[in-house]
Amino acid sequence: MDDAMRRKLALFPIGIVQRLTDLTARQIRYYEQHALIHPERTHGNQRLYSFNDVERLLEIKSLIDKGLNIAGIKAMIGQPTPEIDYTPAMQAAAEEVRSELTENDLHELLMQELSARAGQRGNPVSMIQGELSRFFHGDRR
DNA sequence: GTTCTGACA
DNA sequence: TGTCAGCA
Repeated sequence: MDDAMRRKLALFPIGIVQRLTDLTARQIRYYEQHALIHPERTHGNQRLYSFNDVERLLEIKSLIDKGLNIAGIKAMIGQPTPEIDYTPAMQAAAEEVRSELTENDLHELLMQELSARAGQRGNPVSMIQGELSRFFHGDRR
């Protein structure tokens, strides 16, 4: 599978995303209510986020810090957000990854993500590194 | 133990 | 937004 596909795989429960973005579960769910993100759901109705979702949340976070409200964010990045074109193959791939996702594997995945998108568009690597640093070191929670 | 929805200071 | 309840 290609990189674009890999970034769409629903892999992380809200707890992981919480640490990855430094946002509270409350905020993450709130942004979903306002259609800023659309995570997948497990059979048990639990949310599963993809790398794309995490990136989007980081963008949302930066805009919130700049003082924008939900409406302002929608105007900026809040496209209709169609997506959801999961193929059976992708779902299988996602389940495969999740079943063997350990903290270290996650670290590797994130590092790949980091280098894969180094210096790309409006997502300064420096910012992402800050998030990763927070995740893999002390001040969690 | 973790996540989910609904509700309220 | 935080937090607590009552489930799954």
